Amino acid sequence: MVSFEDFILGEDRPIYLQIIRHIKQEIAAGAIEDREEIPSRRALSALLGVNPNTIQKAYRILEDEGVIVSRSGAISYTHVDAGTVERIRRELFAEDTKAWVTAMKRLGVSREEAFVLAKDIWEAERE
Amino acid sequence: MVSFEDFILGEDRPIYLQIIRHIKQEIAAGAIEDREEIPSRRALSALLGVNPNTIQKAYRILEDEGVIVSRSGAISYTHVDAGTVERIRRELFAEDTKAWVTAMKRLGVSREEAFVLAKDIWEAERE
DNA sequence: ACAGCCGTATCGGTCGTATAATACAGTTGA
DNA sequence: TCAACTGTATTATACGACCGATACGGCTGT
Repeated sequence: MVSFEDFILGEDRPIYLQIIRHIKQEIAAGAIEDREEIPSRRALSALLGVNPNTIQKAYRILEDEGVIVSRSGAISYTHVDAGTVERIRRELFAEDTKAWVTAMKRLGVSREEAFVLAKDIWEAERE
Repeated sequence: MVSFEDFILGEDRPIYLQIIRHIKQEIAAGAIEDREEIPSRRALSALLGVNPNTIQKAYRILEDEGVIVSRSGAISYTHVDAGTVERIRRELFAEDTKAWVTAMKRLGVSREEAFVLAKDIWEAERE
């Protein structure tokens, strides 16, 4: 069963994108395997306090990408091919890191400085 | 004169936030000093191809934060105190890096792995 | 079989973002 | 002085994201 335990709504991105992102992150991290149940639209809607339609929008896109499988009436499952994990992992890593590197360069921060300070933040967030 | 040369609209964040971000980045990078002119609402509107009201919204917020000064009728100027550069620099750095570190941890990437791959991306983007 | 879930679909409404057109008063420079 | 800019404000319109409610048919366990 796919978990949404430490998932919190935030940032200024649309909710449905945050949900898609969360599912992909869990897959990339290996926390979600093939043929695992994901929460129903209504259940996740109640858990997160958002509208069922918003969940449906996220799930619909994930289904179009082949990440989950839905059968009308039955609960939805994940569909993780061999290699999918590594593919998504690389996709998300490159996406995030490119954005970070670009931002750092625009701030005029050197690589050494960025890495030193990033290390501090990495260690600090161990709560 | 504050430049918007290599500024491009993108991402999925509101335009006015992207503009605010750009100004702050330029200040953090030291590319913008105190008492520098910033493009008029109409001029930047035409340059970026967005509505003047959208520019006004961004400028209004920047003025509330004390980053720019506007006098009705005259052109607007930046207002960069001693220490403002370092303040904004730290603010943006912490914001971006926290987001990146959080994303990396959720992907299940170790610090060593993240830094090694990030270094590759950092060096690769030297075009 | 049948109650209780499930996915799916549709309607109407709110809110934030962004657009479009227009207006007016203050400044600035030739 | 005065034209051409400036900041500021108003009104109306549009669209996507999200909410709330409701509905219908398909699956599933008891």
